[in-house]
Amino acid sequence: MLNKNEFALNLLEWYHNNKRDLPWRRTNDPYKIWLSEVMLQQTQVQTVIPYYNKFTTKYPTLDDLANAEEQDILKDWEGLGYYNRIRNLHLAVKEVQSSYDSIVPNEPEPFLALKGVGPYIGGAVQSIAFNHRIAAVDGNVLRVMARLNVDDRDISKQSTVRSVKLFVETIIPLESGDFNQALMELGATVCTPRIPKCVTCPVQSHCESFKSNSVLLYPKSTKSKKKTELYFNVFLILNNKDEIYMFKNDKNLLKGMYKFPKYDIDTSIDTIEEALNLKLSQLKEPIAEEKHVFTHQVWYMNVYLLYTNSESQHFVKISEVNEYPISVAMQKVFKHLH
DNA sequence: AATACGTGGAT
DNA sequence: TATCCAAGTAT
Repeated sequence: MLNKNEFALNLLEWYHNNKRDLPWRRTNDPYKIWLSEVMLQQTQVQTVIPYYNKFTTKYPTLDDLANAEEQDILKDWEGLGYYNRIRNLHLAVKEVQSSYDSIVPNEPEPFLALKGVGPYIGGAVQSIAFNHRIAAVDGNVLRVMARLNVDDRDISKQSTVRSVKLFVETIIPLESGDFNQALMELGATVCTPRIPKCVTCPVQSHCESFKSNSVLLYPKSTKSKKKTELYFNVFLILNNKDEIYMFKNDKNLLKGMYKFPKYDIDTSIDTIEEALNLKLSQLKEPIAEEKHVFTHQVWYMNVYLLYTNSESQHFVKISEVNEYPISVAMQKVFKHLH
Protein backbone atom coordinates (compact mmCIF):
# COMPACT_ATOMS: atom_id res chain seq x y z
CA MET A 1 0.00 0.00 0.00
CA LEU A 2 1.36 3.37 -1.03
CA ASN A 3 2.56 5.67 1.74
CA LYS A 4 0.81 8.69 0.29
CA ASN A 5 2.27 11.49 2.35
CA GLU A 6 5.85 10.34 1.98
CA PHE A 7 5.35 9.67 -1.73
CA ALA A 8 4.08 13.21 -2.32
CA LEU A 9 6.95 14.72 -0.34
CA ASN A 10 9.59 12.70 -2.20
CA LEU A 11 8.06 13.55 -5.56
CA LEU A 12 7.67 17.27 -4.90
CA GLU A 13 11.20 17.58 -3.54
CA TRP A 14 12.58 15.92 -6.66
CA TYR A 15 10.43 18.16 -8.87
CA HIS A 16 11.60 21.37 -7.26
CA ASN A 17 15.25 20.31 -7.47
CA ASN A 18 15.04 19.22 -11.09
CA LYS A 19 12.48 21.64 -12.52
CA ARG A 20 12.94 22.33 -16.21
CA ASP A 21 12.60 25.92 -17.35
CA LEU A 22 9.70 25.51 -19.78
CA PRO A 23 8.06 28.64 -21.23
CA TRP A 24 4.61 27.93 -19.76
CA ARG A 25 6.11 27.58 -16.29
CA ARG A 26 7.03 31.26 -16.35
CA THR A 27 3.43 32.45 -16.35
CA ASN A 28 0.45 32.48 -14.00
CA ASP A 29 -1.92 33.48 -16.79
CA PRO A 30 -4.67 30.83 -16.93
CA TYR A 31 -5.15 31.51 -20.64
CA LYS A 32 -1.51 30.76 -21.42
CA ILE A 33 -1.48 27.68 -19.19
CA TRP A 34 -4.61 26.48 -20.96
CA LEU A 35 -3.04 27.16 -24.37
CA SER A 36 0.06 25.17 -23.42
CA GLU A 37 -2.00 22.20 -22.23
CA VAL A 38 -3.94 22.12 -25.49
CA MET A 39 -0.70 22.15 -27.46
CA LEU A 40 0.82 19.43 -25.28
CA GLN A 41 -1.92 16.89 -26.01
CA GLN A 42 -0.25 13.91 -27.68
CA THR A 43 2.64 16.20 -28.55
CA GLN A 44 6.16 16.30 -27.15
CA VAL A 45 7.47 19.27 -25.18
CA GLN A 46 10.23 20.08 -27.65
CA THR A 47 7.72 20.22 -30.49
CA VAL A 48 5.40 22.53 -28.58
CA ILE A 49 7.91 25.14 -27.44
CA PRO A 50 8.25 27.12 -30.72
CA TYR A 51 4.48 27.03 -31.29
CA TYR A 52 3.80 28.20 -27.74
CA ASN A 53 6.23 31.10 -28.17
CA LYS A 54 4.65 32.06 -31.49
CA PHE A 55 1.10 31.99 -30.13
CA THR A 56 1.85 33.88 -26.93
CA THR A 57 3.65 36.55 -28.94
CA LYS A 58 1.00 36.87 -31.62
CA TYR A 59 -2.01 36.32 -29.33
CA PRO A 60 -0.79 37.50 -25.90
CA THR A 61 -4.27 37.66 -24.37
CA LEU A 62 -7.39 35.54 -24.51
CA ASP A 63 -9.14 38.35 -26.36
CA ASP A 64 -6.42 38.43 -29.01
CA LEU A 65 -7.02 34.78 -29.76
CA ALA A 66 -10.80 35.08 -29.54
CA ASN A 67 -10.79 38.00 -31.98
CA ALA A 68 -8.50 36.29 -34.50
CA GLU A 69 -9.69 34.71 -37.74
CA GLU A 70 -9.84 30.91 -37.69
CA GLN A 71 -7.81 30.68 -40.88
CA ASP A 72 -5.01 32.75 -39.35
CA ILE A 73 -4.74 30.63 -36.20
CA LEU A 74 -4.91 27.44 -38.27
CA LYS A 75 -1.99 28.79 -40.28
CA ASP A 76 -0.07 29.40 -37.06
CA TRP A 77 -0.95 25.86 -35.90
CA GLU A 78 0.19 24.40 -39.24
CA GLY A 79 2.44 21.38 -38.72
CA LEU A 80 1.39 20.77 -35.11
CA GLY A 81 -1.38 18.35 -36.07
CA TYR A 82 -4.75 17.52 -34.51
CA TYR A 83 -6.13 20.74 -35.95
CA ASN A 84 -9.44 20.43 -34.13
CA ARG A 85 -7.52 21.32 -30.98
CA ILE A 86 -7.05 24.92 -32.04
CA ARG A 87 -10.46 25.19 -33.69
CA ASN A 88 -12.03 24.02 -30.43
CA LEU A 89 -9.84 26.32 -28.33
CA HIS A 90 -10.89 29.20 -30.56
CA LEU A 91 -14.56 28.38 -29.94
CA ALA A 92 -13.85 28.01 -26.23
CA VAL A 93 -12.10 31.36 -25.77
CA LYS A 94 -14.87 33.04 -27.74
CA GLU A 95 -17.28 31.50 -25.24
CA VAL A 96 -15.16 32.75 -22.34
CA GLN A 97 -15.09 36.19 -23.93
CA SER A 98 -18.84 36.40 -24.38
CA SER A 99 -20.08 34.54 -21.30
CA TYR A 100 -17.35 35.12 -18.70
CA ASP A 101 -16.10 38.62 -19.47
CA SER A 102 -12.88 37.15 -20.92
CA ILE A 103 -11.97 35.59 -17.56
CA VAL A 104 -11.09 31.89 -17.64
CA PRO A 105 -13.54 30.17 -15.26
CA ASN A 106 -11.80 29.29 -12.00
CA GLU A 107 -14.24 26.52 -11.17
CA PRO A 108 -14.10 23.03 -12.70
CA GLU A 109 -17.73 22.76 -13.80
CA PRO A 110 -17.97 25.73 -16.17
CA PHE A 111 -14.43 25.19 -17.39
CA LEU A 112 -15.01 21.53 -18.23
CA ALA A 113 -18.08 22.53 -20.25
CA LEU A 114 -15.92 24.41 -22.77
CA LYS A 115 -15.02 22.96 -26.17
CA GLY A 116 -11.93 20.80 -26.16
CA VAL A 117 -11.70 20.72 -22.37
CA GLY A 118 -11.72 17.13 -21.17
CA PRO A 119 -10.69 15.44 -17.92
CA TYR A 120 -6.98 16.06 -18.48
CA ILE A 121 -7.09 19.73 -19.50
CA GLY A 122 -9.72 20.35 -16.86
CA GLY A 123 -7.53 18.94 -14.11
CA ALA A 124 -4.32 20.47 -15.42
CA VAL A 125 -5.60 24.05 -15.79
CA GLN A 126 -7.74 24.04 -12.65
CA SER A 127 -4.87 22.69 -10.56
CA ILE A 128 -1.96 24.64 -12.07
CA ALA A 129 -3.72 27.96 -12.52
CA PHE A 130 -6.21 27.87 -9.62
CA ASN A 131 -4.80 25.25 -7.24
CA HIS A 132 -7.89 23.06 -7.24
CA ARG A 133 -7.12 19.56 -6.03
CA ILE A 134 -8.00 17.79 -9.26
CA ALA A 135 -5.79 15.19 -10.93
CA ALA A 136 -4.42 15.58 -14.46
CA VAL A 137 -4.01 12.06 -15.76
CA ASP A 138 -2.06 11.76 -18.99
CA GLY A 139 -0.05 8.92 -20.49
CA ASN A 140 2.85 9.63 -18.15
CA VAL A 141 0.71 9.44 -15.04
CA LEU A 142 -0.93 6.22 -16.21
CA ARG A 143 2.48 4.62 -16.68
CA VAL A 144 3.85 5.85 -13.35
CA MET A 145 0.81 4.74 -11.38
CA ALA A 146 0.63 1.35 -13.12
CA ARG A 147 4.25 0.67 -12.18
CA LEU A 148 3.90 1.99 -8.63
CA ASN A 149 0.87 -0.18 -7.96
CA VAL A 150 1.63 -3.15 -10.26
CA ASP A 151 -1.71 -2.35 -11.80
CA ASP A 152 -2.65 -4.90 -14.46
CA ARG A 153 -5.53 -2.94 -15.93
CA ASP A 154 -5.41 -1.84 -19.57
CA ILE A 155 -4.52 1.87 -19.58
CA SER A 156 -6.04 2.31 -23.05
CA LYS A 157 -9.50 1.84 -21.49
CA GLN A 158 -11.37 4.94 -20.40
CA SER A 159 -12.56 3.14 -17.28
CA THR A 160 -8.94 2.71 -16.18
CA VAL A 161 -8.16 6.38 -16.74
CA ARG A 162 -11.21 7.42 -14.71
CA SER A 163 -10.21 5.08 -11.90
CA VAL A 164 -6.59 6.27 -11.85
CA LYS A 165 -7.83 9.87 -11.74
CA LEU A 166 -9.90 9.08 -8.64
CA PHE A 167 -6.92 7.33 -7.04
CA VAL A 168 -4.54 10.22 -7.72
CA GLU A 169 -7.11 12.54 -6.16
CA THR A 170 -6.81 10.55 -2.94
CA ILE A 171 -3.07 11.29 -2.76
CA ILE A 172 -2.92 14.78 -4.26
CA PRO A 173 -1.49 17.29 -1.77
CA LEU A 174 -2.30 20.98 -1.35
CA GLU A 175 0.34 21.90 -3.96
CA SER A 176 -1.88 20.21 -6.54
CA GLY A 177 -0.56 21.95 -9.63
CA ASP A 178 3.06 21.16 -8.82
CA PHE A 179 2.12 17.61 -7.86
CA ASN A 180 0.37 16.98 -11.16
CA GLN A 181 3.27 18.43 -13.11
CA ALA A 182 5.76 16.45 -11.03
CA LEU A 183 3.95 13.19 -11.77
CA MET A 184 4.00 13.93 -15.49
CA GLU A 185 7.59 15.12 -15.39
CA LEU A 186 8.62 11.94 -13.61
CA GLY A 187 7.00 9.87 -16.35
CA ALA A 188 8.56 11.97 -19.10
CA THR A 189 12.12 11.99 -17.78
CA VAL A 190 12.60 9.11 -15.29
CA CYS A 191 9.78 6.57 -15.48
CA THR A 192 10.07 6.39 -19.28
CA PRO A 193 8.44 3.70 -21.43
CA ARG A 194 11.47 1.72 -22.62
CA ILE A 195 14.49 2.37 -20.40
CA PRO A 196 13.22 3.77 -17.09
CA LYS A 197 15.89 5.31 -14.86
CA CYS A 198 14.86 3.45 -11.74
CA VAL A 199 18.34 3.89 -10.23
CA THR A 200 17.77 7.62 -9.85
CA CYS A 201 14.02 7.52 -9.27
CA PRO A 202 12.93 9.67 -6.32
CA VAL A 203 10.02 7.34 -5.54
CA GLN A 204 11.80 4.03 -6.09
CA SER A 205 11.12 2.97 -2.49
CA HIS A 206 7.36 3.27 -3.16
CA CYS A 207 7.37 1.32 -6.42
CA GLU A 208 5.88 -2.18 -6.27
CA SER A 209 7.03 -3.14 -9.77
CA PHE A 210 10.60 -2.15 -8.90
CA LYS A 211 10.46 -4.34 -5.82
CA SER A 212 9.29 -7.30 -7.90
CA ASN A 213 11.63 -6.51 -10.79
CA SER A 214 8.67 -6.18 -13.17
CA VAL A 215 8.83 -2.51 -14.15
CA LEU A 216 8.93 -3.23 -17.88
CA LEU A 217 5.77 -5.32 -17.66
CA TYR A 218 3.82 -2.13 -16.90
CA PRO A 219 1.69 -0.48 -18.01
CA LYS A 220 -0.49 -3.08 -19.71
CA SER A 221 -2.04 -1.86 -22.93
CA THR A 222 -3.78 -3.37 -25.93
CA LYS A 223 -1.65 -2.98 -28.99
CA SER A 224 -2.55 -0.51 -31.67
CA LYS A 225 -4.53 -1.65 -34.68
CA LYS A 226 -3.29 -1.66 -38.23
CA LYS A 227 -3.58 1.51 -40.29
CA THR A 228 -5.81 1.67 -43.35
CA GLU A 229 -3.76 2.07 -46.52
CA LEU A 230 -5.31 4.44 -49.09
CA TYR A 231 -4.22 5.26 -52.62
CA PHE A 232 -4.88 8.67 -54.15
CA ASN A 233 -4.09 10.81 -57.15
CA VAL A 234 -3.47 14.44 -56.26
CA PHE A 235 -3.61 17.10 -58.96
CA LEU A 236 -1.62 20.31 -59.15
CA ILE A 237 -3.74 22.25 -61.64
CA LEU A 238 -2.21 25.42 -63.08
CA ASN A 239 -3.81 28.10 -65.25
CA ASN A 240 -2.05 30.64 -67.45
CA LYS A 241 -1.88 33.30 -64.69
CA ASP A 242 0.61 31.61 -62.35
CA GLU A 243 -2.26 30.33 -60.24
CA ILE A 244 -3.08 26.90 -58.80
CA TYR A 245 -6.37 25.25 -57.89
CA MET A 246 -6.68 25.02 -54.11
CA PHE A 247 -9.62 24.94 -51.72
CA LYS A 248 -10.57 24.53 -48.09
CA ASN A 249 -11.12 20.99 -46.81
CA ASP A 250 -14.47 20.56 -45.07
CA LYS A 251 -14.13 16.87 -44.21
CA ASN A 252 -13.38 15.88 -40.62
CA LEU A 253 -9.80 14.88 -41.32
CA LEU A 254 -7.70 18.06 -41.68
CA LYS A 255 -10.83 20.21 -41.46
CA GLY A 256 -10.18 23.84 -42.29
CA MET A 257 -6.84 23.11 -43.94
CA TYR A 258 -6.42 23.85 -47.65
CA LYS A 259 -5.89 21.05 -50.14
CA PHE A 260 -5.33 20.27 -53.79
CA PRO A 261 -7.84 18.09 -55.63
CA LYS A 262 -7.39 14.53 -54.35
CA TYR A 263 -9.25 11.50 -55.66
CA ASP A 264 -9.15 7.74 -55.35
CA ILE A 265 -6.80 6.37 -57.98
CA ASP A 266 -9.63 4.80 -59.95
CA THR A 267 -11.48 8.10 -60.43
CA SER A 268 -11.65 9.01 -64.12
CA ILE A 269 -10.40 12.36 -65.39
CA ASP A 270 -13.88 13.00 -66.80
CA THR A 271 -15.37 12.71 -63.33
CA ILE A 272 -12.79 15.14 -61.99
CA GLU A 273 -13.38 17.66 -64.78
CA GLU A 274 -17.07 17.53 -63.99
CA ALA A 275 -16.59 17.82 -60.24
CA LEU A 276 -14.26 20.80 -60.52
CA ASN A 277 -16.01 22.31 -63.56
CA LEU A 278 -12.68 22.60 -65.37
CA LYS A 279 -11.43 21.52 -68.78
CA LEU A 280 -8.11 19.85 -68.11
CA SER A 281 -5.04 19.04 -70.19
CA GLN A 282 -4.11 15.49 -71.12
CA LEU A 283 -3.09 13.36 -68.15
CA LYS A 284 0.58 12.35 -68.31
CA GLU A 285 2.77 10.34 -65.97
CA PRO A 286 2.84 11.42 -62.31
CA ILE A 287 5.65 13.83 -61.48
CA ALA A 288 6.15 12.29 -58.04
CA GLU A 289 4.93 9.78 -55.46
CA GLU A 290 4.48 10.61 -51.81
CA LYS A 291 3.59 8.66 -48.68
CA HIS A 292 2.07 10.24 -45.60
CA VAL A 293 1.35 8.44 -42.34
CA PHE A 294 -1.46 9.48 -40.01
CA THR A 295 -2.45 7.88 -36.72
CA HIS A 296 -5.06 5.72 -38.41
CA GLN A 297 -4.33 5.94 -42.16
CA VAL A 298 -1.46 5.80 -44.61
CA TRP A 299 -1.82 7.80 -47.82
CA TYR A 300 0.03 6.78 -50.94
CA MET A 301 -0.24 9.70 -53.34
CA ASN A 302 0.59 10.03 -57.03
CA VAL A 303 1.23 13.68 -57.86
CA TYR A 304 0.06 14.90 -61.27
CA LEU A 305 0.64 18.21 -63.01
CA LEU A 306 -2.27 19.48 -65.12
CA TYR A 307 -3.08 22.68 -66.99
CA THR A 308 -6.33 24.45 -67.76
CA ASN A 309 -7.70 27.56 -69.41
CA SER A 310 -10.90 27.39 -67.40
CA GLU A 311 -11.88 30.03 -64.85
CA SER A 312 -12.62 29.27 -61.21
CA GLN A 313 -12.79 31.10 -57.92
CA HIS A 314 -10.57 28.39 -56.43
CA PHE A 315 -7.38 29.55 -58.15
CA VAL A 316 -4.73 31.06 -55.88
CA LYS A 317 -1.50 32.79 -56.86
CA ILE A 318 1.26 30.21 -56.58
CA SER A 319 3.34 32.80 -54.73
CA GLU A 320 0.55 33.15 -52.16
CA VAL A 321 -0.12 29.47 -51.49
CA ASN A 322 2.02 29.58 -48.38
CA GLU A 323 -0.30 32.15 -46.83
CA TYR A 324 -2.93 29.43 -46.43
CA PRO A 325 -2.98 26.69 -43.77
CA ILE A 326 -1.83 23.50 -45.49
CA SER A 327 -1.36 20.04 -43.98
CA VAL A 328 1.99 18.32 -44.11
CA ALA A 329 0.55 15.76 -46.52
CA MET A 330 -0.36 18.50 -48.99
CA GLN A 331 2.95 20.29 -48.46
CA LYS A 332 4.68 17.08 -49.54
CA VAL A 333 2.65 17.27 -52.75
CA PHE A 334 3.10 20.99 -53.38
CA LYS A 335 6.87 20.92 -53.01
CA HIS A 336 7.11 19.05 -56.32
CA LEU A 337 5.94 22.17 -58.18
CA HIS A 338 9.27 23.82 -57.42
C1' DA B 1 -16.84 1.43 -25.73
C1' DA B 2 -14.31 1.96 -29.62
C1' DT B 3 -12.63 4.79 -33.07
C1' DA B 4 -11.25 9.15 -35.49
C1' DC B 5 -8.09 12.59 -35.22
C1' DG B 6 -1.61 14.75 -37.13
C1' DT B 7 2.90 14.89 -36.79
C1' DG B 8 7.49 13.88 -35.43
C1' DG B 9 10.88 11.80 -32.17
C1' DA B 10 13.11 7.61 -30.51
C1' DT B 11 14.71 2.98 -30.97
C1' DT C 1 11.89 -0.01 -41.78
C1' DA C 2 8.47 -0.76 -38.33
C1' DT C 3 6.62 0.38 -34.14
C1' DC C 4 5.61 2.84 -30.29
C1' DC C 5 4.02 6.79 -28.27
C1' DA C 6 3.81 11.80 -26.96
C1' DA C 7 0.93 16.74 -20.80
C1' DG C 8 -6.18 13.60 -24.93
C1' DT C 9 -10.92 14.88 -26.72
C1' DA C 10 -15.14 14.26 -29.39
C1' DT C 11 -18.44 11.34 -30.85
